[in-house]
Amino acid sequence: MNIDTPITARHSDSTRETLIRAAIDIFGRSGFDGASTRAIADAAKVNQALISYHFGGKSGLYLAVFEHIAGIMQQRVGPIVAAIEAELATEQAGDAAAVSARLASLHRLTDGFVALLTSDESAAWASLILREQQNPSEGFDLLYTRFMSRVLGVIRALVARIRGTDPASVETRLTALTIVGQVLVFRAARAAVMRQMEWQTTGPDEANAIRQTIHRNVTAILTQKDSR
Amino acid sequence: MNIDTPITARHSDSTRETLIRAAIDIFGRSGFDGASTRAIADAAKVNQALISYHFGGKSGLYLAVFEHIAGIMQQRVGPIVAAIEAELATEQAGDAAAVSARLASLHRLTDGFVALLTSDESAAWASLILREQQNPSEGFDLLYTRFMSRVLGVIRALVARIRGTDPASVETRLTALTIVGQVLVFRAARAAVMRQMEWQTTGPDEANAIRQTIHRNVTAILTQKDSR
DNA sequence: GTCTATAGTCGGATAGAC
DNA sequence: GTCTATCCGACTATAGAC
Repeated sequence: MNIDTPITARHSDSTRETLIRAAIDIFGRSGFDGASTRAIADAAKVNQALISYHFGGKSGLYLAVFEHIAGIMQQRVGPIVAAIEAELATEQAGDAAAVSARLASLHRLTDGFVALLTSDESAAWASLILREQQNPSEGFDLLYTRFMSRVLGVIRALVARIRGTDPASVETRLTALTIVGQVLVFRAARAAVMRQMEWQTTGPDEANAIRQTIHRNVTAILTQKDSR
Repeated sequence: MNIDTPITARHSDSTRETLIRAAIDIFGRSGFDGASTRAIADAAKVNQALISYHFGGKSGLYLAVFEHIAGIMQQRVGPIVAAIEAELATEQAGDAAAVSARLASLHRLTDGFVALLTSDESAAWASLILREQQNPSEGFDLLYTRFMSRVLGVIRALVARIRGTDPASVETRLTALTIVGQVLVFRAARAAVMRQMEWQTTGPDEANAIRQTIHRNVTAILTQKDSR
């Protein structure tokens, strides 16, 4: 019951923040092993010894990077996801007009992801996440539970409403994942995409072309007259 | 004009091969920087100094790994691709019966990829290739020119025939890439997939469910009545 | 072609002054 | 909280015997 808050809680936070920002860049470019604490400290223009002081070591900084990314994601897509969740809660299935509204929501979601995955700033942390997908550590756990599961849940719910299927079924889950895959490929297989499309960058025009193709695909997949 | 072939051409090749096989595993698991030549030599049960002797160093071994992968790919999917190329060459567009035959060819292709990407053996080199996609080096160049471009070309041709579009158009290329993405996601976002599906492994049953979903999606995408 | 031994470099962590 | 200086372990590459 001390009146003073602990001194350590009054970290300037600028050093921590600067280090995390630099770490995303360097870890993203070189991976955990390839990145040296010296390189990160240099990029942040901060003394190398401060990494151990603030994060307890290289691994601590790595984990802090994922906490930071999860925070940004939550902040950026959280409201959008929440809005869709609200829509889904108020409206019942079976309404014909609702189908096109749900489809519009799904298009908005994929549009957002395309914008994110084609942006230059996403390059660094996309590399980080892709690496974690192959070799999941504590960092991935954080990201999945705090962010990915929620987004996938919303996509599943939208798919289920549009197709009239069970949101929990294997079929619905797989369909949701293949929709994600159509966006993901443009970051995960970026080098192949650039060569195949003969693109130099992914600017607004390119992002727009991607969006349109995915709109068309998703609409076709979810509104087909199928023989199940 | 010496009668003797050079001594160096008579490498036992077993050491080279063993090293490459071990290198795929270790490089795949840890990346270029994370993998130590000691660990690779140990895994191959070969003396560490032999890496420099046979490949000129760690980088040389890394490149040799991609040459090896490109070779295996060419050997494994080369015939299948060649068969489809032959079909495409003999048959003209516009034939209604040909459409379903082309669709069947495409399904065979995606089935093959699903089998490949859900297999355990693909884990190591899939990691390698995904890493190269984010940071392309000489190794990616090899893989793209010798293998990926050819496969993407065939997919494009099939898509164009089925939809009646120009194989070289942006639209056709993007559609081909989104088809690849639907398969790729199951390797590139493996950790998220396993969690989302509540799977422990990707065995025959799981692979089959994936195949069916992709069949349905691809058919819907390519055979829809669209308003272009 | 394969081995041992080691040179030379670089990385992460920490002690201790300020 | 931040700095300098340094320890110590791990790494790649190579010299040289066999």
